Amino acid sequence: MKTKLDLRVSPRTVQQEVVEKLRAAILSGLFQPGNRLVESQLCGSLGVSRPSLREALRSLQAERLIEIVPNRGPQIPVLSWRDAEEIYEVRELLEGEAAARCATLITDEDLEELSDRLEAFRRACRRNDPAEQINSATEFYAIILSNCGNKIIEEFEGSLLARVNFLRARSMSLPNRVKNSYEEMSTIFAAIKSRNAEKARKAARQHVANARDSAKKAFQKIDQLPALPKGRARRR
Amino acid sequence: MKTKLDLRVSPRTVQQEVVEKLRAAILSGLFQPGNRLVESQLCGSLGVSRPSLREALRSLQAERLIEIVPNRGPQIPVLSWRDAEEIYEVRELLEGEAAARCATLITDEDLEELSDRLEAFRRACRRNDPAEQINSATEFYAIILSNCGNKIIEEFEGSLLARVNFLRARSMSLPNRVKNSYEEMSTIFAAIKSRNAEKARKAARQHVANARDSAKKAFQKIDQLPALPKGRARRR
DNA sequence: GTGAAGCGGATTGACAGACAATCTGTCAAT
DNA sequence: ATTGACAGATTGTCTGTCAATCCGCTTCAC
Repeated sequence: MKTKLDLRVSPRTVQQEVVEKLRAAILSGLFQPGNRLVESQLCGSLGVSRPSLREALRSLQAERLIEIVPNRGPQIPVLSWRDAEEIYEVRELLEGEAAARCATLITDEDLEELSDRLEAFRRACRRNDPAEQINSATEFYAIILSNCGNKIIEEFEGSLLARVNFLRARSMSLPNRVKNSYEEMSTIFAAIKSRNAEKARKAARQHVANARDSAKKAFQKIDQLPALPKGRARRR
Repeated sequence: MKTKLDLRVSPRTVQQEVVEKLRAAILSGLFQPGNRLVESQLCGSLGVSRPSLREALRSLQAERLIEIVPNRGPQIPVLSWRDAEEIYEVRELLEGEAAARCATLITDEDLEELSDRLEAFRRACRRNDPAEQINSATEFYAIILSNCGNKIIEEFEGSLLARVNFLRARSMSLPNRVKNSYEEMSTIFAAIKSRNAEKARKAARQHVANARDSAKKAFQKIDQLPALPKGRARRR
């Protein structure tokens, strides 16, 4: 990596720590969609004051990682399938673009890195290690995104991935999804390696489209579970 | 429009009001890039307490409308041209997609609405009314975005437009930009009206690309202004 | 004059405590 | 079963306080 040894000591504030810890907790699945986050409890478990916590919650709200209903408090959003589908549609656009740009921009060094991640993913598949699969796949994309030459794409993709993270783990456990995933990632890698931008775009788009189909199946499974018992349908 | 008489009374919290007021103030250009926002001053002028204000600032920070440097406080970001260019690149992608989808999805009713906005823009051009130009152009895009069938695109576009808003006004004042803008918007409209998705995409992309070129010229002008002196005010 | 060290005001980061407004669920009355 | 009322829980907001940090200015040494 060509990270230039950033000497800047950015002072870490409590608020930042809280945001990061909560974000990690949400991504890890510790909080499920629909769960409410009670301020006083979080203050206790994080060991911070309410103002600090509330500031952190506002950040996460703006990231769409939580919803805050006035007088009701923060909770993990419950996505409809259409919500999730729209996210996959935009991911298809952005990841396609990122892969295309990456194909012309990536350094040989990072190409090597990319190859390593792909290999790590392959090993994780064979060992049937879901955590490591997600991990190495995430790093694989991260390298592509950081080499696409556009920080906005990187930023948006990060946001979208976070919002559908809970679906990724589930769809990876579908039969054949991991194997197909590996093949698709290989195709993307090959296209990037051969510096063929349009091929890379197409492969990346196809990959996201397949991921979306798997996510849909996973979603239907979840949706058939008994509906959350708390509270009646709040409409109107 | 088919607004279905939404009875919901959304309770407006102080925090939300502050976010909206500050956002409007930033978009209006009241605060310039580089300006620092001093908490105590804002508290005074908005009439709210510091915690409420700080929560609002965290929201705006997550939207990238302001930056908050630890121990230094919030300020309006200063974009490099490359920063702005990356925004235009993504806008090109997203607006192209939005226009394409809109071409197949828009209702005849909203198509009429779109036509009205275009006409309003034309009148604003002839009257040489910059405020009304920006206004009607914004509404024109808003209709396309709200008819693209994807809330994420709408959300992201809103975010991007806000970040380069300060450039839009300036590039509109460039010679011929308004006239060209009108022609490009007409082309987009014609493509949408004829339900030709790919033509609409191409026209929208070209429009953003031209806007980017104008913004670049406007940017260079700004950049040639004397840099804000850091601690120059010396007298005694 | 130049550079280093040090000082003080301004500003932010963080916390505690308090109180009102609102929501939620329960239970009695109709 | 619907309505109304009440109690507890939770959030929205404010005030006040204190420490940490930054910035510009002054002073001092060379």
